[in-house]
Amino acid sequence: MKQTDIDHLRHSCAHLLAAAVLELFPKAKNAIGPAIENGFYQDFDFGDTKISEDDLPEIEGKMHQLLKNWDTFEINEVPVNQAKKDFAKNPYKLELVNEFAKEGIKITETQQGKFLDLCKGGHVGSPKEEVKHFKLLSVAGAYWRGNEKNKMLTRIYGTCFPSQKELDQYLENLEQAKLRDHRRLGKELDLFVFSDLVGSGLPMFTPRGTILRNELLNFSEQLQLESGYEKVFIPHITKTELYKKSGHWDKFGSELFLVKSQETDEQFVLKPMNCPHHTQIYASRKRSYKELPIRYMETTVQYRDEKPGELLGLSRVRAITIDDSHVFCTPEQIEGEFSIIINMLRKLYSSLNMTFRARLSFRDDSNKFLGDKKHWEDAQKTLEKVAKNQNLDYVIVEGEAAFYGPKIDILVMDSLGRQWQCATEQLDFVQPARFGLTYTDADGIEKTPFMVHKALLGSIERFLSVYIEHTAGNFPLWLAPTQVSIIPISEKHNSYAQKVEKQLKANQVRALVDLRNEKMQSKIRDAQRYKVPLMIILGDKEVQSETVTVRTRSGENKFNLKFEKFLKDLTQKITTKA
RNA sequence: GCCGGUAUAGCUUAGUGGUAAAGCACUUCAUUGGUAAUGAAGAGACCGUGAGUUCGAUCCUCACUGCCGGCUCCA
Repeated sequence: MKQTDIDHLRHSCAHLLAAAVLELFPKAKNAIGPAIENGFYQDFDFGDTKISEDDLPEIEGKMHQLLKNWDTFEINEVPVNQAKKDFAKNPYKLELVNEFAKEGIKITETQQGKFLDLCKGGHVGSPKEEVKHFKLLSVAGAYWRGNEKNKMLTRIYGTCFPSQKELDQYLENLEQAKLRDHRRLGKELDLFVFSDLVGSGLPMFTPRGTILRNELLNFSEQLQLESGYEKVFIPHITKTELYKKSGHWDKFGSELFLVKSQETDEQFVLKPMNCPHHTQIYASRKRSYKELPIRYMETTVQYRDEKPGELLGLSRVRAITIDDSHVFCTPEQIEGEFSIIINMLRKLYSSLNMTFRARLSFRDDSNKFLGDKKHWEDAQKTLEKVAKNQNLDYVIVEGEAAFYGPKIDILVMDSLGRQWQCATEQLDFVQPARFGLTYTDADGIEKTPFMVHKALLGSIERFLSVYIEHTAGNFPLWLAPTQVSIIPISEKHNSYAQKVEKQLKANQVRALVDLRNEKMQSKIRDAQRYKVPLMIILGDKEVQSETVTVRTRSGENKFNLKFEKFLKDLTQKITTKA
């Protein structure tokens, strides 16, 4: 089935939903009901009546009942006056009718039984036969036309498929996605926590979660060090003047956390980004073209005050750790610097078993973009050249650029086929000028350097939310918080097990011996629950022959491996991130 | 911020206008085992916070806070 046909099916179902609701709630007024990515929704003004998800089964029942008499979808063109009369009691439809009349758009209606709706068409031929396989999913608030100045309507989400099988499959996928929800796994695998005393959007990482974080961040730092980046360090607060000069003060507005000094009159802010600080390291002395490119990197936390309703697990937080960097370079070096970054991205994401696409975010003609237009055009050409030469799978989107320059956003694909923006690589010719950064070129003239902002993982919190769901918590060996769980079969084997643990730890393997007074089966179960990649089972045979029996988390066994050989293979796998 | 939902032990949940129950986790004892839960006992909760209604509130009402589903998709 083509996507347009599925959209027609879902849009038809939205009509059916509207009809059912109006039958059950005569005072309700329906607004719009389009097909969306995985289903449809229909907005209603219920007046004073409150409805909740408990009402959905009844509405579904009514839908099935009405559907029996829905033979066709007829679309009739009507004069403006007729439409105004028909929808006199529905301010939302009326607003649309008036708009269409103004713009000279033909007005069409569709009627099913006593249910009359304003509609531009796009339905199935025989609703009675085709719209059978639907399910209402949730109730939510939504502003009329998505504008928070408008009235809040009640939105009912649902989905509809050509067959029951596809519907069931979709509902099953929703369940699966819930099971691998990073908030749930974060708790189950003991990775991160929140505290009401600390505040919302401020995750704290447990020892296990911190290992995961640090392994990822160390990998990112390692790639950068190999590519000629140098570590720097900056404090997390600054006087507001820094951002007034950079242009961020107006841009960020209420997202900035303010910090007031009690000793002086000075007003500070928690840094919402790191570039202005880094420019001040560059600005600390005169620079020669011979020094460029200068590449500062720092994994550091920045703070942004999101609207409370927008915080979500690790995906939207208020303390954001970025594997950030800023390269100061000449115009001729831009292309090379971007290529270096693309190479790092390749290494990083292929090690994580993820693919990515690029979105070249360019400017449009609006006036929110600062700086010289010629600069922009040159820069955008350079970025596209890099994307082509690097064989990136890319699209160009106009209007998505940062205010200071165009960027390459990296969209990572996860195992459920979803796309997430993680990394971003940005060119900036505004801030160096604003901060008066210069270098003396070969011809003795002082020039303004370009600045390249980059993050490989982006926000580690956000990346972890994606990666936890991507892997469902089955982290590869090199990332697993516990890499090896050592399970002695009985207490007779404890001392050998402890010896094995000691040797593994001496080789930087994250091994943990389970000496609890539990049966082996129970210990295996717990190791499985924490998704530990390898379990070592030790009994009489292993003790006697100085071997280990290895069970993987997928349930495969290798019996009586020589310990030395096992250790060698293991450390090899870990260091190569295999 | 706005609409709706929700808040009971560390976790997952049950329950009632007369201060609460279960499983897992935890502690102790017994048990020492070959690939996803050994048995028994014990301890653990001002039922999110504040106010109101009531003789009496974990339960009803209101406010606050946290969390959950949403707030681009245009008749």
